[in-house]
Amino acid sequence: MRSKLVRQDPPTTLKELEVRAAALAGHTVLALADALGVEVPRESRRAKGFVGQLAEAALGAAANAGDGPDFPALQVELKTIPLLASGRPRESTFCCSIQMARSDREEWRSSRLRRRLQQVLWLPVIGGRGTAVALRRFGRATLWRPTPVEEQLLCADWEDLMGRIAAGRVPSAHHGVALQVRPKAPTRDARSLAPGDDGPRLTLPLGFYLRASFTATILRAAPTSD
DNA sequence: TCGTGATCATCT
DNA sequence: AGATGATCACGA
Repeated sequence: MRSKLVRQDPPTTLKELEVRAAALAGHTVLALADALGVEVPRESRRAKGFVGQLAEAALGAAANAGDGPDFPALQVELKTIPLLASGRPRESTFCCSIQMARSDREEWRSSRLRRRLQQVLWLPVIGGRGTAVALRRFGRATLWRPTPVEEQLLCADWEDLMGRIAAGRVPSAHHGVALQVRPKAPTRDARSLAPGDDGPRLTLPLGFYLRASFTATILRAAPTSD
């Protein structure tokens, strides 16, 4: 008889959310999984996204947020971020999928990406690939809102990248300073509709990711790094 | 199928 | 080692 994942009630204030997140610091993924009544996947390959979903349940994120913030009442997005012991992000951070077909009609101000990055609660998960997922530990969470300079940087990248997509010139992961565009699909064979030289054409679905160099800067500037 | 949650596997 | 392209799990 396998137990079921226990999801907390949503926090009603930002303070409450921050207090809950702070309480996770120092604890292992295994400890939290035990508390919520779930097993940690044995193979790390099959644990992609597991810690993020565990943290969502623990903090009371909306179960079916879909294309919306994890905490709708607070307008906050939760993101776990894998860190090396040195404090460096191990990976880029997935932000959202790209609506390829309407890339030529979107604007930064009303974009999905900007909406999702308005307010982010970063929850570090410390441990390299040599550390079993279960034994990685949560760090100190930090609430982030883009500074005007950061937002300008994101906006410039977004316009460049979306512009290329709209022009039928799909950018590779080499483009972008803070942002990058990478595949976001079940397999390399997946296809979605996007603008092309001669009308709509099928291309690999893409997503926006924040470069590790950018998130490193964010976390370094955070007031919680002690 | 598309969205979320991300990390894996491999190349440079 | 760091970055890029590919992949895994799950829900509506």
